[in-house]
Amino acid sequence: MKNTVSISQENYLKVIFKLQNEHGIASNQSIAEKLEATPAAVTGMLRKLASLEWVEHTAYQGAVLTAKGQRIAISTIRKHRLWEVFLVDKLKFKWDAVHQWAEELEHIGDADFTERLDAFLGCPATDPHGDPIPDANGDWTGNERVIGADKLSREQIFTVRGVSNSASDFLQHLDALNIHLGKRFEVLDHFPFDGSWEWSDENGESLRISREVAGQLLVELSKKEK
Amino acid sequence: MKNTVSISQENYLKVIFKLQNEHGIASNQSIAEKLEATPAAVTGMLRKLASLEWVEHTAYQGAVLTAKGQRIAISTIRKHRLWEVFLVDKLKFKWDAVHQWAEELEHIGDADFTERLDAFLGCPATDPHGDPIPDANGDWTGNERVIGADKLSREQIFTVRGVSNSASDFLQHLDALNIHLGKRFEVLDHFPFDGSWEWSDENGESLRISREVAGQLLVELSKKEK
DNA sequence: ATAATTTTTTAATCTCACCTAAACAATAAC
DNA sequence: GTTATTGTTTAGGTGAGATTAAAAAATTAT
Repeated sequence: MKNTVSISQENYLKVIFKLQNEHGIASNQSIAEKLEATPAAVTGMLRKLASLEWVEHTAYQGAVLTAKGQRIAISTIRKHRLWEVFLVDKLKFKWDAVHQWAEELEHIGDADFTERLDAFLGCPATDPHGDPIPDANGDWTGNERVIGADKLSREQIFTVRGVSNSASDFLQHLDALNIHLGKRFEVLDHFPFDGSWEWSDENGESLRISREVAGQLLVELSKKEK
Repeated sequence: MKNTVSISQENYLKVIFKLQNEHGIASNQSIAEKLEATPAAVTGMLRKLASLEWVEHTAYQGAVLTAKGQRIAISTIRKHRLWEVFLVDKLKFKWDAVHQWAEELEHIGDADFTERLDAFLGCPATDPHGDPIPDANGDWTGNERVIGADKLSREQIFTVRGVSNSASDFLQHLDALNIHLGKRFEVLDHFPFDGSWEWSDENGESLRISREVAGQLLVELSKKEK
């Protein structure tokens, strides 16, 4: 008997997964916000997910995924991120335009389908925003060398590896600044007054970065250049 | 105000489109069969589609698409067939395994998305079963030179161009016979007793084809070879 | 500790798309 | 031209997933 997951259920599991990774537990309200539903709707769905043994729900506390629920959530995230790679690499969408379509595509396909998609895309390690793609077993290669760009200090050389915010306006702003994944910079200066930065790119062009931008950029430190 | 189409509605429009092309009008019952629903469900949905002005529904008669409804139906068919090409060409699915996934994928993407997919696939003219893919304007290049393989006569040389039945068991049988789109044959003989045929392929290998197979194969006549 | 506020749950309804069973048309048979 | 058959519609109901509004529990403030 094949336990089938509805689209709505998959969305709940995905959101609970992300929330519990941030806060240990997913509160009713935080789930409701992310899904743009009412708390009452969340209570009802949590009841159902609990009966399916995909979450453990403690009344008035919140929800935590079971091992089964986590498997489903990770698989959905894997599909989402693979489709994002498809949309950017193959269909030439800009990176700020892929989320809405990936939200729909992530519900399509079984394990075989997903592995074919993965192979076709060349088994990418990250999606277009730098987020790691879980492998077929649900394991992550969480890149521990990646830190927030607001944690840098002068003269450090680093490579942009991801964003912690994939909202369109932020991504478009990065495009305007000509900042993209894989680009290397050096920290020239930091200004505590407003938290802004001065960086230089590989051509020696310098640019100013606001606190807001640095705070949502994920970077990897490089060895000093000779 | 964006008139949004539900998945269920798209499926109805697609089925009505195909039925009305065969019989001029789509009867309640024929729609119900194709969608594996009850006639009562069809009545209800036709009412809604009529109120949206996508079909014209005459009680006890049947349904016919309006121009708007036809546009939606053709767009859905276009997406379905493009996704089938993707699944076979890119994800390496066999041609008998793509329908179920395409049924889900066909509901995803807007006009821009579809044109990107089309471009990525190289603007294919037909899907993996030989069915023509409507262009972005909804126009078909209905291949009038294609006829049923049961209409052939002795010594004619022809190329397999499509199938009029995409059921898995039929497609797998064709694979077993090593018959695929684009392959050329010559009619050696026809046996009225059971309606079967003897053909030869380009290597001179002869093979026997049942009435059932010939009746569902679409072929294009070639000029006689010198 | 009690009051005020926030969060969660319950209760009652809504919409969508489906179902079954019965009533009603249209078609075909005699 | 009644009668039988087939096809369609109505009527009433179900289940999933949502809603609003009110009740209950938890948290925070005084």
